[in-house]
Amino acid sequence: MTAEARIRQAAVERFPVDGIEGTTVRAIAADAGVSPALVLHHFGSKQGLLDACDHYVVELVRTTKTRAIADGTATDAGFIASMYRMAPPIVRYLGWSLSRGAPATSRLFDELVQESERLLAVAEEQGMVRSSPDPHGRAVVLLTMQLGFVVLHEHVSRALGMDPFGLDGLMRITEREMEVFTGGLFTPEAARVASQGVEAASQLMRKETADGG
Amino acid sequence: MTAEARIRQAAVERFPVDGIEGTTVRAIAADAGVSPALVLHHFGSKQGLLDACDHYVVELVRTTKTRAIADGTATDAGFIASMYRMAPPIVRYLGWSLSRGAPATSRLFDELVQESERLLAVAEEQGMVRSSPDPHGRAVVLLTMQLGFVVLHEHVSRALGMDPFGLDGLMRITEREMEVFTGGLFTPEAARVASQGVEAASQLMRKETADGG
DNA sequence: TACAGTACTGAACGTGCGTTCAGCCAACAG
DNA sequence: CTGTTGGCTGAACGCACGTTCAGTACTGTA
Repeated sequence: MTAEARIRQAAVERFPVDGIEGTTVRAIAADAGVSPALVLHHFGSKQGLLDACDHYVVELVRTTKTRAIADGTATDAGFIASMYRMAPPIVRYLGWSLSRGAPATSRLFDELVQESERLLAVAEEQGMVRSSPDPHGRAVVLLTMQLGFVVLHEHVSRALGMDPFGLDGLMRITEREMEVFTGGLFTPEAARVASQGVEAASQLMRKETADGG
Repeated sequence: MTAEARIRQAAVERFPVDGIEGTTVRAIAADAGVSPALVLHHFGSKQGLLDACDHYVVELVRTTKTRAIADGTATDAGFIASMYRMAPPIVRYLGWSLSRGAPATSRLFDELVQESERLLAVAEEQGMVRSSPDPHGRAVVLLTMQLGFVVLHEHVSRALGMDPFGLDGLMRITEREMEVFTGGLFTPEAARVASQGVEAASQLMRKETADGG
């Protein structure tokens, strides 16, 4: 493993834990077993290193996802989990990067929305997925729900008492997802009540807005 | 508004944007219109200020949620949205705090899981929500999905081209949620195929694990 | 041999940080 | 009036940061 790769790996592991300013060039250099000066020799500046990490992780996710789709093994949760099993720091970095809205990661998010929408459309044609009056909105909502687990996996882990990317945790989460996504969470009766509730809330908000609140 | 409150407000707005180390005591003091020394006079240290912000925001969310439940207006998305309308920086701070796993916020997460589970149980008794073989797991999954929007709202906003906490954005998201939570996303046929897929994937992973991967 | 290029280091520079501290000023008690 | 308290400040301290730069060691080329 080259010194450059070691530096990048150390940075990918440190940035999500200590934050940008909290991560020092000296600490990364120490982790990689090189001098601080070499970090700047290879990446120009600390900002350059951060950009390199963003692009490295995004590219890795992109190619892994593309390959998974080609293989036909890209069934959502399983994809992230396989990434996690390959390299936990990458998934941690992805969640961190997503939550700070880094440009490269934001672009990735938008691509994943497109891809989800496309895959949902294909599945719809095959009769696997129901049709929606707002396919784009549905894709955004589903992707956000999915990536929520990436960002919040630490909390899920604690609340479930098991690793959400491990075998048992993944099974459990997927089963619950299938449960609410197939049978549905709400009974048909609740759906009527809930839509009335949404309508009432919306009118309340509209009124507040009109009042200048 | 007291100087202490102005300082805390400035900190709540700055921390999620610039990060912990990226936010300087001097910048907060400037925002609040006071001297850097006063910040430390009131909060002891920068860490003390951060802790105070965590507790302030968590307490605010807690009491707002409790009040909303008492009022019976606590229907999920609407609650977060009303918080956002009250104070966008609080919601932004909450998402940031959640993503960094701050102790106070982690405790809040666990409380919200308990509360969700309880509310779901009540709704189940009323025939509004279907029963689940794993109520706790379901509560965790649903809460994570919900809070995913808090953490990732910037991306949702960009992908949807509208403010997810605004009136129209909220309606659109809620409708899509209702859609997948009521009718279900998958057709019954897909559910069979998917559960087979999960089983196959799990066996693949089990094999990998056995192989020492 | 000499030369060029690349990976890499140690020491140093200047900056901006969190924090300290002596003291100022207004409010209030005796 | 004097004394005390508490909100508040300006100046300063020491430290750790990102970055620079001259220089070393090694490798390949002629």
